[in-house]
Amino acid sequence: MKRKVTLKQIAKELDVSISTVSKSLRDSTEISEDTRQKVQAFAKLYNYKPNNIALSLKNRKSKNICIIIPEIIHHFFATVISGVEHIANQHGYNVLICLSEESFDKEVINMETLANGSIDGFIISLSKETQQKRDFHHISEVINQGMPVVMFDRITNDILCDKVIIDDNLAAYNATQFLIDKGFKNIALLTTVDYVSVGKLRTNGYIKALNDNKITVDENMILKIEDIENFENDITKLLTENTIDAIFAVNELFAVTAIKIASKLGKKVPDDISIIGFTDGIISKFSSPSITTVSQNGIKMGEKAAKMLIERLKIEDENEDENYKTEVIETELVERESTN
Amino acid sequence: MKRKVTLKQIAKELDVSISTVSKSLRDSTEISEDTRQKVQAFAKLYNYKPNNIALSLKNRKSKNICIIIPEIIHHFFATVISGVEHIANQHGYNVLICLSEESFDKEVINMETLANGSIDGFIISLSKETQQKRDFHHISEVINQGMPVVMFDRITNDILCDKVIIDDNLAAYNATQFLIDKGFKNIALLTTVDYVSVGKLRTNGYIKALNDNKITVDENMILKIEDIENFENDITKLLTENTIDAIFAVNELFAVTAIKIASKLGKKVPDDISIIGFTDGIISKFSSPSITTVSQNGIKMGEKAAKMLIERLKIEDENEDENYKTEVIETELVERESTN
DNA sequence: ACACGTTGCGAAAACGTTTTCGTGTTGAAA
DNA sequence: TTTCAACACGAAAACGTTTTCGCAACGTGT
Repeated sequence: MKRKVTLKQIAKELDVSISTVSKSLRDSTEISEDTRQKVQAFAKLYNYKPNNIALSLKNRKSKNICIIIPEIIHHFFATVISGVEHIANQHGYNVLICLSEESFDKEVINMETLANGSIDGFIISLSKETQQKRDFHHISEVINQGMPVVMFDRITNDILCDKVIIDDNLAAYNATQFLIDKGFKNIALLTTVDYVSVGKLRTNGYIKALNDNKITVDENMILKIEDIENFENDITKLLTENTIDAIFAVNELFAVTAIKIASKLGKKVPDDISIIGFTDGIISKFSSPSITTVSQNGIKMGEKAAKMLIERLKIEDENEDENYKTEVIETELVERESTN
Repeated sequence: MKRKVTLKQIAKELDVSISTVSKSLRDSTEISEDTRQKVQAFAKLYNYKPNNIALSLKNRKSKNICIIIPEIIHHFFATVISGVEHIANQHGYNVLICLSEESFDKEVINMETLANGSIDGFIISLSKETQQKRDFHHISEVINQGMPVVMFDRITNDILCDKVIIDDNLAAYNATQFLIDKGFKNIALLTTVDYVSVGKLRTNGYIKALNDNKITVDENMILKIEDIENFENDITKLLTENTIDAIFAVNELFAVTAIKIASKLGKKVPDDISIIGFTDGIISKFSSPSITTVSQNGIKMGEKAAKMLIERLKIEDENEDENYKTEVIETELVERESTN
């Protein structure tokens, strides 16, 4: 077990100064051809690699970025990470992940512990709790310290920074319109509680589409689900107490559950009920019937967010002034078997 | 935009030495009550937090660990990360993720760039390419440098280190036996090519179960899938050219695809064909019919791997000698609708 | 022989900590 | 008044780099 070799050790062995070793390895013209080759050969032999931490301290940048997400087991977030990692790697950055588990406190702790030199910037999608509390001091704090932050998907307008989103409102509008165009008029909505930003926006899109088509919005047809663990009964009730010929669900889980419950109630999808979901993940693809869904390109979102962050880190060096952007990633309706 | 305050700045402001500031903040008895309170108040006011990088350099440990996995979009790996992150956080470690994307080169590069101080240890599941090449020099190298490595799931016996696995062989055996006990004799196997360690082991378990029950192993009933993108035709062929009353698939994807193809061919699951999968992920749960599967507890694996790594990092400080362990996480057969 | 430019290298500072050791000041004991 | 411990603090080294600056030694041109 040989410890990693340092400049100091090389210098000692070769009986030269640390400066000479460092310069030789960096091909400085100050050093004679002879010494340079000698040092380089020795360094190669002992497999010298500069210590990243020392470099970080000297350069005051870690070449690490951190992505904070609510849950990694959600396919969408996994794809975002994948996109972030891809771009980060291309630019020599490593990616730290932090899971807030939808908890405000974890989000705060994560940011505070990492904002002290460990990383150069954040990419974050807000936890539910944070969105509910509307407390973003931890974020504005790190921004104030000069650390760039890029928010994606679950964002807030209370903070000024770069953002990457989809047009949730429009995507929901289009999905609903798609159902209306098919001739459906009794369209139910399975959505989240309002404080989840994307849920709210998608709800708005649904309502606008109905309004634009002069279809009365029936509150009984809108189910706002709070308890993620236990909502089968609510859906069953919704499906039995209303005449419904189509459903728009704001995520995969709601969509697939609706399908299962409809089947149980003897209603066939898509023959009796058409269903559209949101987020084109594993479930939509492999469910039977497979689910028509609004595709939300996680990879692209991740890539874009990483690009924006890295760009920001670059111009920061050159001290240019801030000019925050919000990028909108296009969505796409992927038609599958759950609509006809 | 105020930069983070340092000990030096506090010292200057308060007209004391850096040492005094540091000691005051760490509640050293060397410092008078007066000075201590003065310093602490000032530090609090300016929200002083020690710089992690400087600490890392001083302590020669980063409090970061890295997990290298082939793909993050596989639900199983996402759950493992979740487990790792959970334990790591508890012990004050941050988690870096690296995706090898099943590429040997990416695996090597990731390890080499991070092994220079950035992290204290690795948790890794081998890429397919690495398993195929059987080239593990990058791993033995970091181990030689004194950096602990824990391998999980896709491991190799060529490297001595801590490992976390499931008993793939036994789990496959039990799954097959489960089908046999149901009275099925024509059991097909959907598996991977042999160089994927877990695929090979699961294949062996299947074969052993058949042998133990005096059922002849029919090579035509074993489909080794290499091309992950395009194997529907092979499965279709398998299902049409053989009499099959049950299928054991070594992962979710194969299982759900088999169900879809069987349905297309007019065979009902589970009435005509029973199917068991492997890895209890999203697909198995939400597929229709939901899939009976061997549950491979990713969270537990991740937690165990993280615990082993952190334990190793502790005893390393005390210079105890190595005594590598391989932990086996139990699996469980989760019965759902695809078998009867 | 003298001035001067070039070459090749080392010393030291800096990044931000922690910790060991040394030292001046105080008060009490003798 | 002298002696010595306790107290309170500062200087400096260390972690591993990079980079600026200074300085010898040498060769060249007068």
